[in-house]
Amino acid sequence: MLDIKFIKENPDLIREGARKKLINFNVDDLLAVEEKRLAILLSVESLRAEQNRASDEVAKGIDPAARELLVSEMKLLKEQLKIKEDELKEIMSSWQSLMLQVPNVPDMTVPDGLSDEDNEEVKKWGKIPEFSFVPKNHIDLMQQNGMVDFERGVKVAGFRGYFLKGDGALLSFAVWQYAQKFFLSKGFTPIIAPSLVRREVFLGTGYIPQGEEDLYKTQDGDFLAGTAEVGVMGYHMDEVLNKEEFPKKYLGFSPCFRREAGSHGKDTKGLIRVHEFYKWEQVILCEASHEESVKLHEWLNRNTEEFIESLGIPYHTVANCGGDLGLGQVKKYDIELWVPGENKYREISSASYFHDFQTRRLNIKYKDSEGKLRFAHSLNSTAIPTPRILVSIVENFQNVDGSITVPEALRPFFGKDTINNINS
RNA sequence: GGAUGGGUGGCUGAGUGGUCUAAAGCACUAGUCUUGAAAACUAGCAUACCGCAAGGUAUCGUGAGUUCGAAUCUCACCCCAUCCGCCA
Repeated sequence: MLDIKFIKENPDLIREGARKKLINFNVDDLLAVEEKRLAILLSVESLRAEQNRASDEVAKGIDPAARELLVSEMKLLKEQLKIKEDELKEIMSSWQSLMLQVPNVPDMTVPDGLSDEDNEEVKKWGKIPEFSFVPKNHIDLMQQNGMVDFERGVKVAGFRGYFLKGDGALLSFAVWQYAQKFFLSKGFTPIIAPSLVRREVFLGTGYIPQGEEDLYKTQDGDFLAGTAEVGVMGYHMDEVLNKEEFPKKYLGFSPCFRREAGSHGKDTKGLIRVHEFYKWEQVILCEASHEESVKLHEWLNRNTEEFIESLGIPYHTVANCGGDLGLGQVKKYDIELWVPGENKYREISSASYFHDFQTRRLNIKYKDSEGKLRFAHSLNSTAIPTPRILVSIVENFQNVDGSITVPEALRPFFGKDTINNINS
């Protein structure tokens, strides 16, 4: 949600932002509703003022005849007021629904484009491995090494179901533990966040109403979060934070659930796209400064790049184009890792900042140096998800015999140099 | 699932139909005093919207209702706490 004042002063920015993000939103509709809202508000308020004045008279004690006259006048006024209040209620409900749809303004540096195909590569790292043999995909590699069981996964969990087992399970734990150590050294507070979260928090983070169909919903009306960002952002909902603690940096861990409602037929095999996974997520709340948001956004993304570099996996980073940005995002970077089995880069991480889009909805404030309450800024970025990261690990480090060399950084946590269960 | 009690400003918390313009305390800000600090004292101190301003309006969990007038009464819903039951 944006500030209505900002919208009124900068309708062109909103218009241009919506165009860039390919979001169908007509700012003129909102401005017309706003104008009407203020006019009705004015008449409601003046009627109420009159009512309050009369009410004071009655309370002070006037002679019975005057009192009776006043009361009967107020009865009439009450009817007028009721009509105006109903008008106000009606206009407010369309106002609010429009306000929830206003897209945040993308940064100038966001490239134009329609879809993820138009994202702009801003960095490329690592040497794409050249195999002297035909490389296998992660499905074959992991099945052969007893790391995953898709058949039973589907039997138990349905479409996109999987079990990680043996070295697959152990490799996951190794990734989490290494990531924990790596990211905590950057000064984050680790936090294990709930995935089962109330509707309110999803509204606040901007996943609802627009993205509701991609969420699992419980019979109690709660939803399952697709990222720890939701729970961690909810942590400070309705709070006034101490700005001395800024930036507040959380490393959140949670199971993640996604219906993948719009992804039928995409990545139907393997571990790239699953309904249930786990993720370490970086979340930051900071003071309301564009420069600070930009600085921290770069930092967050760089953290994940460094982590990937430490594993030795080739990647590139893209600046997401306007059409690939969510409603609330100002700018986003995706990091994509090399997947030899598909001969292309696949997304592993996504780093975005929102200015006060989320905090305004979540009511997360702080007192600035002038003592004025302001909405904080928020940012988040994937630290590392499992099992998707396993795809790139096993495919990039596979050997001719189907064994997998464990990246050096993971060995202390995994306990072995090689995964080789092919003949066992 | 059953029972009971609650939801008031940054925090604690008083307030059962009209000077509520929401008490009081804490915290915070400024000042006095002090070498400096603390303490004490004095003053200030919720947010949003409309308005050039004077000022006006709203907000006591949310929504609806009763009333000339609602933090206060009624109804529905949401949330929290405690006890009982069940449970890793």
